[in-house]
Amino acid sequence: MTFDAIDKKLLQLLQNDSKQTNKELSNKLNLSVTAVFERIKKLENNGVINKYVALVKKEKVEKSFVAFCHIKLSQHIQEYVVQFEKEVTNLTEVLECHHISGDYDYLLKVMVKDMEAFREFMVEKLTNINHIGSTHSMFVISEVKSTTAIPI
Amino acid sequence: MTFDAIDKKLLQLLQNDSKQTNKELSNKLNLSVTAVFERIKKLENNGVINKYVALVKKEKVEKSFVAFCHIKLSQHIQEYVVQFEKEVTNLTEVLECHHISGDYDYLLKVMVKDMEAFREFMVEKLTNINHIGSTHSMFVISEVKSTTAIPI
DNA sequence: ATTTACACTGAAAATTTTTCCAATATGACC
DNA sequence: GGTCATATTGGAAAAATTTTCAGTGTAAAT
Repeated sequence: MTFDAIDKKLLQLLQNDSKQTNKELSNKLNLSVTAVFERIKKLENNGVINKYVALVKKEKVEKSFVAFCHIKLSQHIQEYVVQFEKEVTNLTEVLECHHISGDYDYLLKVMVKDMEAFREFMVEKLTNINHIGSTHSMFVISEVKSTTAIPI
Repeated sequence: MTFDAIDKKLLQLLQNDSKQTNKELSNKLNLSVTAVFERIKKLENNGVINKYVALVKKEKVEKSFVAFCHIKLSQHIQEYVVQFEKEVTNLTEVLECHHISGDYDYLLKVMVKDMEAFREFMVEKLTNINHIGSTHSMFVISEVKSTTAIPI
C-alpha cells in the first residue's frame, strides 16, 4: 500500500499511544472521526499495524535484569539451526532472538529478575539447548533509550 | 503493589492484545466487566502498565534493515557520557540504547531502510556525535523471535 | 461482634466505535 | 477540458464499549 503524510502522522501517533480516541486523533490530524476510522482500518487490514499491546514496566514486575547473549552454534547444519531456533523461541525469558552477521550466530535479549535468575536461566535452560557451541553475555547497566516506535 | 494470579493473567493477555474488550477479558478471567475494568485501572495507576502502543510491521514501512551497533567512548568523562546519551536518544533510527558491561560501552539497535541508508546513518549521524572512540556493527540476517511481552 | 477496607456484581449513564449514506475529491482515460 | 470510476470524506444514527454508581459479600483489624 501507499502512505500519504496523514497516514505517516497517524502511525506515529498510534505507535506512541494507541489508546487515544478517534476524536482526539481527528483533532490532531484535522480530519473527521470517520476518516480517521477508515484510515486505521486500512492500516490494520494491510498488515501495517501488526497488533496493539500494553507495555509493562519491567521494574514493576521484578524483571529488571536484562542481558544480551551472543551464541555460536557448534555446527551450522540446517537441522541444528532449525532445532535451536525452535527451542530458543519457546523460552519466555528470551524476548528477542536475532540471527546476525559477525563472530557469533545469534544475539538474544533476555529478561529475568536478577543475576541469580540469569545464572539459573543459563544453566538450566539456555545451555540445555543442543548444538550450542559457545556463548558470551553482556549485562545491561542502564537503559538509555527504549522505544517500539519505528521512524516513519 | 502486589499481584494475584488474575492480575498476572490479565497482564499477559494485555501484553499480547490490548484491543480486547473488557467483556472478552472478563470471559477469559471469569470476572465481571467492572472487575476487569478496575483491575486494569489499578495496573495503569500503579505504573505497571506503562503505555499502550500500536506495533508496526517494519517491512511494510520500508525499515527492514536492522543493525546492532557496539560503541566505545573515547573517554569516560561524565560530561562526555551525558552528551553522548542525550544525542543518541534524539536519533529516531536508534530504537534502543543500552549501557552495557563488556568490551564496549553501549549497544544500540538501529532500524533503517537498507544497507545504503545504514551507511548514511553511520557517516552522517552516528559518528557525528562527539567522543565516540570506536564502533562495531552487526547486521540482522533474520528475526527469529521478537516480542514485547515480559514473562510474568 | 462491629468496623473498616476492598473487590465484586449488575444496571445505568456516558462515551466511543462502527455503520450508513450522501457529498466531495482524485486519478485515469478519452 | 470533460467524463467516468474509484476512493476519501463528513455527519448522523446505531451498536458496542467504557465508565460510573449503588449495593453486596468477604476478610482482616479493633
